Amino acid sequence: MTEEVQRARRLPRAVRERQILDAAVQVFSRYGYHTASMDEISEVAGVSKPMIYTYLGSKEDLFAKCIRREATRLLEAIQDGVKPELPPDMQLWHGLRSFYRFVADFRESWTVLHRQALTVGGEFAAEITAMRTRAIELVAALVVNAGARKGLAEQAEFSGEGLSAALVGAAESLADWALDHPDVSDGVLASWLMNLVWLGFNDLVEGDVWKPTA
Amino acid sequence: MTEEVQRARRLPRAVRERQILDAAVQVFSRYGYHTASMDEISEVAGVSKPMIYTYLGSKEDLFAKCIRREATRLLEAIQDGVKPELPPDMQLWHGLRSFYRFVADFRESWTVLHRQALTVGGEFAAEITAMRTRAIELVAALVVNAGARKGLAEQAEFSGEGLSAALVGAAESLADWALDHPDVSDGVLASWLMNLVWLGFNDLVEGDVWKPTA
Amino acid sequence: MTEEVQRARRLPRAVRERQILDAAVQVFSRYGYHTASMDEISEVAGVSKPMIYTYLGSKEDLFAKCIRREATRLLEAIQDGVKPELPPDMQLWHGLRSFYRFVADFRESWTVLHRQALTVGGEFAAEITAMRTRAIELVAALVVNAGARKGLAEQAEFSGEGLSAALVGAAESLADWALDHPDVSDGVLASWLMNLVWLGFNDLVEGDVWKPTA
Amino acid sequence: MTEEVQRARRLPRAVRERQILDAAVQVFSRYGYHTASMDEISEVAGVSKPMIYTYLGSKEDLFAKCIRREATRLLEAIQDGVKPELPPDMQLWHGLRSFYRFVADFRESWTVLHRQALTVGGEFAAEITAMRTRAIELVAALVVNAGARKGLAEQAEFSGEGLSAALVGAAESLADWALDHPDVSDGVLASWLMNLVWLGFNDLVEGDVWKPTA
DNA sequence: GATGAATGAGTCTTCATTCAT
DNA sequence: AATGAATGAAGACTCATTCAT
Repeated sequence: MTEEVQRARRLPRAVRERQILDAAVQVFSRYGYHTASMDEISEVAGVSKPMIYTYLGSKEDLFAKCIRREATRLLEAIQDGVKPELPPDMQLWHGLRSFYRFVADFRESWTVLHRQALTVGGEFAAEITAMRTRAIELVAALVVNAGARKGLAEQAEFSGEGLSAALVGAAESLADWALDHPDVSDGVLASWLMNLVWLGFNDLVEGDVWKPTA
Repeated sequence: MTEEVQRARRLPRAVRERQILDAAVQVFSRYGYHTASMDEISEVAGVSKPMIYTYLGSKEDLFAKCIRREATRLLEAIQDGVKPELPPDMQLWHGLRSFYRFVADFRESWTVLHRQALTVGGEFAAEITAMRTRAIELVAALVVNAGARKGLAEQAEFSGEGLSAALVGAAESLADWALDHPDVSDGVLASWLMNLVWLGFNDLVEGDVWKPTA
Repeated sequence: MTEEVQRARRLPRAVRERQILDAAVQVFSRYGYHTASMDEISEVAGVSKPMIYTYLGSKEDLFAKCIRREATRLLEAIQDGVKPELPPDMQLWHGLRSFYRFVADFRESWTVLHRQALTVGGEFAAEITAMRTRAIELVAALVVNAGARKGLAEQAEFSGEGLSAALVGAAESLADWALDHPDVSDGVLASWLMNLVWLGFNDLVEGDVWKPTA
Repeated sequence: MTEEVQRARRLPRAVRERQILDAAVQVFSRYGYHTASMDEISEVAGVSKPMIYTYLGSKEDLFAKCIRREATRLLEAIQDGVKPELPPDMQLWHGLRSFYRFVADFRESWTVLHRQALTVGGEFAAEITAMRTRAIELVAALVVNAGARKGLAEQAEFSGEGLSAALVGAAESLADWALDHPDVSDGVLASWLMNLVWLGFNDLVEGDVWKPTA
């Protein structure tokens, strides 16, 4: 037998689980939860269907495990990028860079998280929402809290929760856009968003742009 | 036969089509494209399945027609709200108000457009993207063009297309948030977004808030 | 198209349901609940599988409906045979004759009821037990009550419930035996059982009980 | 390694086989042949699945071996109880007592033999029938032969084989009933059955037969 | 114009069984 | 001797879609 085949046989469980999850993320990201078939996942994984069920459970279980693994990866990637010793705007910028780098490096992970996780409904939506919330808290705490400290919370023109939702939406939407424009670097993407949310259009129009300082 | 039954029978085609589309939007918005069943749509519409196929084609056709009808409605609602004689920021604010009013008034339309249209993939994604593009062009032209006129287009810190995508994402995300907070008026939602994109966090933190002037 | 095919197409629901139940009883009786496949039932019924699910529900539902229909048939057959104006022993004899006639005429019904219903467990066992109980009450009331009236209930040598169970078991077991001996008439079968249990009961009723002597 | 683990490893084949058979009887009796899974049996036995196949063959083989072992046990238990020096009725009574004691002591054995063996069909049915036959011959020979000697075999009202079948059925059915009434002793159960069938046979042997009168 | 009746095709899931170590 | 790893085969169930009336 060739070494190739040797390598693929009788692997320890942990390795197989990773293989399967990798294949599942790939297939789910391409076809979406409903259209994806366990048959295709097993083919891509190079593993028979029963293994999937033995190791990872039902299709829904499998999807949940994909979502959780990729979400954890994403959050860790962002957290690793943030540098707490820097001023708030730079922290935000670094966080965003990490985010866009992750999206570029792991398109499929991002697609599964952003696009496909919504299509199942119910339990997953809740999980995804929780992650979005954690994400926004992680990244936007800097900004929103800054505002809150100044008593903005009382003004109708301001709402931490609402603005957070908007900010996350903006970042995600730009990430999608970036998927079709791979030539734009993560630093630039992060800068655009900074200019939008940090300075606002008004300042932009005045020629006042935000730039990273460190 | 009673008049009740009479009314349900032998209706002109246009009326039947509307009935069916209404039911389809309702069911698609609740369950999503894949989980929705033609059986349920026909039940909700009070029409047998063969009628649906005769009048509106396959499930995919039906979904496409839902998307198109609701997208048209949304765009018209926004366009009706914009007042070209006002200054750019007020135009933007009015456009956003109309948008949020529409989302509140026609939850199902919005849900189908925003959430469910993504789950099908391929052909629909393109169509939806086209509509988002039209939307962003319609609403954000004001801002972007203003910036462009000042030569911002040449700076790496600025990208009309990218920022537009971000802006639309922010507006959509806030719309979703608003679905769970029906007590927040469309005017307030629009103001929040104005403060985010028009002034930026920086000005906000300085206590400088944007307010509608007309 | 031939008339044969004509007859098989577009039948009203009630007719199809009967066809399917007939086929199901046949297949279940031959293979048992677990080994029987919906595919085979649909083939035997001359109907596609979806029809079965549409009309009669899941495999378990289908089986339950078989059991209930056949049980009802059996009980009715027995009830029709009993002649209340006759003395108790003759009533019992006629009831048994009807029972054995039914078993001979509808082997499959009997097989499903007696053999296969036990194999599913849980819900069905209860239902079958209820029917056995009704059966024994129906047929053996004559005998047992006769005994009870004479104060037998107080004796350890007697137990209405236990003896009823034994009697039913005897009748069923003889029915199974009869399936392999179709030449023995229902009248003879009934007589055998009468001689086994009636003479026994008769002595019992007279207060003549058997007791161990060593 | 601990002694505990030591004890579980490298056991002589005979011991392993017994372990497995014990587990199999337990699982088969609880779930029935089809619903029982080899996985569960191997778990209960504390042995890996390949061992089962190596030692005892396929699922069907395993089941057959269960049946045979338990049937042998049952027959031996009954035989041990019978005392050939006593008169026929007492022999019968002792045999029945042994039977009911076995059923009470080894519920699972009895359940597998009586309930589950029927659900497989074909080959097993034959085997079980053979055992029932041996059982009836063993226990009822006394009675039936007594009758046969008196020339009863020629009468339509009598049939050794048929009555035997009925008698076995009665005994089995009462055994099932006894499973739900553990407070009734084996002696009482045996007495009930004696009263049902012995007094009946007794009259039969005396030539006193019941005949329909109308 | 309108529909009850009917199905082909495909999906998830399970289980007995066997390698390779 | 013993087992974790692996799968072929099969079964229940569903759904978009179309006749025949």
